[in-house]
Parts: sequence; C-alpha cells; structure tokens
Amino acid sequence: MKDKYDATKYERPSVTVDVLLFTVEDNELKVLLVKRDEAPFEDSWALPGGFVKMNESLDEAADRELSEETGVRNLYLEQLYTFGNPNRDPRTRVITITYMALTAKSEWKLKSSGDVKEAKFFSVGKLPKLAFDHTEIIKYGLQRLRNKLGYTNIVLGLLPGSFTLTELQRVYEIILKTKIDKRNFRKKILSTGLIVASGKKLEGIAHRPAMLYSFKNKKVVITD
Amino acid sequence: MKDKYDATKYERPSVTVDVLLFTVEDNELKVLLVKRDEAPFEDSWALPGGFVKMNESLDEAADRELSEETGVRNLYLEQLYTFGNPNRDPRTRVITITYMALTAKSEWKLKSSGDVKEAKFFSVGKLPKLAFDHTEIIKYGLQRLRNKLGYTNIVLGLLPGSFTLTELQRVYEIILKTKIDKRNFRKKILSTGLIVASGKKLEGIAHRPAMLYSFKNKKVVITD
DNA sequence: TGTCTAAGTGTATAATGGACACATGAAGGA
DNA sequence: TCCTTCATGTGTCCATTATACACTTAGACA
Repeated sequence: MKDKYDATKYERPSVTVDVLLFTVEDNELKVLLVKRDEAPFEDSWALPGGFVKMNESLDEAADRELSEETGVRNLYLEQLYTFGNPNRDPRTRVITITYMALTAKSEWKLKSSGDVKEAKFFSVGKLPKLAFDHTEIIKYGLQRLRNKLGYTNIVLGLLPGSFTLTELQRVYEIILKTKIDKRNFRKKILSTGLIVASGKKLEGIAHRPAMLYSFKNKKVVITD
Repeated sequence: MKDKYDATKYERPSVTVDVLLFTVEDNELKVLLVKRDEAPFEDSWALPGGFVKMNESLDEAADRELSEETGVRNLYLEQLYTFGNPNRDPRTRVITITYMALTAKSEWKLKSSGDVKEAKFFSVGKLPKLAFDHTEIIKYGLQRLRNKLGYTNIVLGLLPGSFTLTELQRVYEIILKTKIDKRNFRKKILSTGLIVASGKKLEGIAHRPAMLYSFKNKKVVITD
C-alpha cells in the first residue's frame, strides 16, 4: 500500500474463492467435490469455487459459490487460508482464498448447477486425485476442523437442529478418529451449558429411547 | 475454478500483502507503521505492505515487503487473514493478504526505503488513526498473537538469542496484560524442555545475576 | 561488613481429566 | 404377560495439572 504508482498499472493476478464443505455421513467425514468441465484438469475432481466478483466481499463470494452448488445459503462459513504460489494454476497467476463450511447432511440437496458436470461428497480418507493444490487445501482445512472441535462448539454446524448425545459423540469420534468415554464426554459437554434437553425420541427403536438435545444458540463460540 | 471462461476475461482485483511486525520495547508491545507518501491517506500511518508480484509467492511477497522496510529477512512470519471488502480501498478493488512477523528489538535497524516518508514503532495501546482498515487488521493480529502465546513457543520470535527467565516472563505479561506468578511460570516453561540454560549474566548489575537461557530450537511448535 | 535488589526455589490445595461397570426403559417376540 | 434384546444414562476414585503463596541467595557497591 505504499507504492507511488496507480494500482491499475500493476499486472494483476486472478482471485478465486474455494470452499471446503464438510459433512458427516455414514460414519465418515466427507467433503464436497465437483467434477471440472474444462481445462485445465478437465474431468478431475476439485473443490467448488470460482472467481471473486468486483463488487462482492470475500465472504459473499464464498457463500455465493457454495449456494450455486448446494442451493443452501448461510451455512457456517469461515475463512481458512490463502494459497498463492505462482504456479498453482497452469493457466495464469491465480490466488485463492479458501473457506471451510459445515452442514448437517440432511439439511439440503445437491443442486446441479450448469457449470460443473457433477457434484459429490467424498470421504476425506478416500479422496481421488484432485486438481490444482486442492489436496493440500483439504489437508489444511481438516487440521483446522480438528483443532476447532477441541476449543469451540463448531460441531453445531455438522448437526441437525436436534440430536442425541450419542450422535454428537459419534461426530467427534469420526472426525478425531478416537474413541471417547461416554460418561466423561457427557459430563464435559453438559458442563458447558451450551446444549439443552427437549423431549424424547419416539420412532420405532427397539431399545431405550435417547433424549434429544439442541444448541441453545447457533453461534460458534470458544468453550475453553 | 469451475468457470467455463478464460481467467483473463474476468476483471481482476489488485492484490497486496500487509505485514504486522510486532516487537516488545520499553515494556510495551509495539507494531511497525509507515507514513504514506501518496493518496489516498497521504501522510496517514499505515501497515507496511505492497503489491504482490506476478512471479513471487505470498510468503515471498511478505518477506520482501518487510525487508524493504527493516533490512532484515527471515523473521518469523505467518499468514493471518485476507481482507477483501469491496470498498476497503477508495481507489479500486484491493484484496490484501495480511501477515504477522515478530522480532527482538535489538536485532535490526529501520532502513529508510525510498517509498515511504518514515517508519516507526507504535505501542499497540496508542495507535494513531490509520489508513484503510488497518486498525481492524492490527486488532485481528493482536488477538492471534495472544492466542498463540498460550499454546505455542511463538514468543521466541520476540526474544534475542539469549535471555533471562524474568525477561521471558515480562514479554508474556506485557502482551497478555496480566501478572504471572514467578515460580509457576518457571515450572511451566522449564517443563516444556524447549529452553536451555547457558552461562551467567555478567555486566554491571547491582544484584544477583540471572541465568541466561536460549531456545534449543528456533522452530515454532505447539507446546500443549 | 552491611545494605540493596532481583534471582531463585518448594509445598499444599484446588481443579481438571481419565478410567471404569451396571441398572434402566422401550420394543418385540414367545 | 413376561422375557429377551440393546442402546441409554449415570457416579466415584485416582492421577495430573494449575494455582496460591514467602523466604533465602548472590553479587554490587559503599
């Protein structure tokens, strides 16, 4: 910002946003990928994303790109990191600001937007070969997600409005790849005061029905 | 990245890096600012920074901008966050990737580079009115620094090669704005095994001389 | 030799984290 | 009706970690 020159005189890079949309399904942590419809990396899987428009903020660009793929807005969305190595895109200089988004699987449907061939969730443990540096980006986001599980209530982004404590515990276990003690987990979670019990689970389960809980507040906060 | 169009057809924003260089001096946490030499915000103080060149990575751009101001390379440098609201720069769309850098005060000299009028450290508690959204950027970086003090040995970036435990403790106290118990602090710091004693302090101090310590390894790591 | 000043050191108590096992409630079939 | 099945739901003990707290020591200087 200290140049003596008009900003427009500089050669400018392209700027994109790429979004990691995580969900938990079938006992696996999954991330949304789209199949590319053009070179480079045509027919490769890649993160959903696209160019930032001149009159939208970065957060707005991420939300827009995400909603073009999923049809849902206002998911939990946080900026992750900006990747800008000169050769990460073979066409030209492209700097990408990456975002992490979270959703409960049940809460939306994939929408086939015109400009990709296909959109699909992949288990983070079984990713295909990806376009650009997207494998590295996912690795970074996964690390961030795991860290934040430990000191925030970010997990609320992955759960529906009401859930049992066992379901909540499973989400932690799947993402962190650990077994957690049921009693200790409940003590800790309930001691935060962030979740609250409602009525019981009803539908045909052949055993004692679990209490349903929900988050008092849908805001992500630091819990310790 | 999923567009059907050539990237070059899009109107492109300008991209800069801005660097927060923190140091501790005179019992205060300070940040380096430069006085702008041109519109907009001519004569306002701002963070050092500048345009990203087409063939350098973001980390390289930050390191270059920093060394243009300070004459020192290879300080501790980490990417913070990317700010890109459409109106943050009145000239045109400018997206800035911000970095945090740390230095021990003694280890370098300000170099007057040609394109700013003046460069000076300001206490983070007494900042002047700043150009652009730089006040917000500093607030963000300060938060990150405080958080990272708690779970990493990032403090090593603010200390010279050898230091006493009292000096180390003072740095924590200044940044966190808390009093820390001397015995508990020493127990905790030494239990990490990351710092090691050397010889004694010599020069004319009229009381018991303190042991000098240094970090075994200059890498920043997570300590808990 | 006494004074000054910061360095250096240990223990007791409170809080937190982790390990661990059995009774309960609803469904469904005999 | 009662017996089986299965996930739910609950408490205590122990280990580790965090916090509060005060006096002696080493060197400089007069």
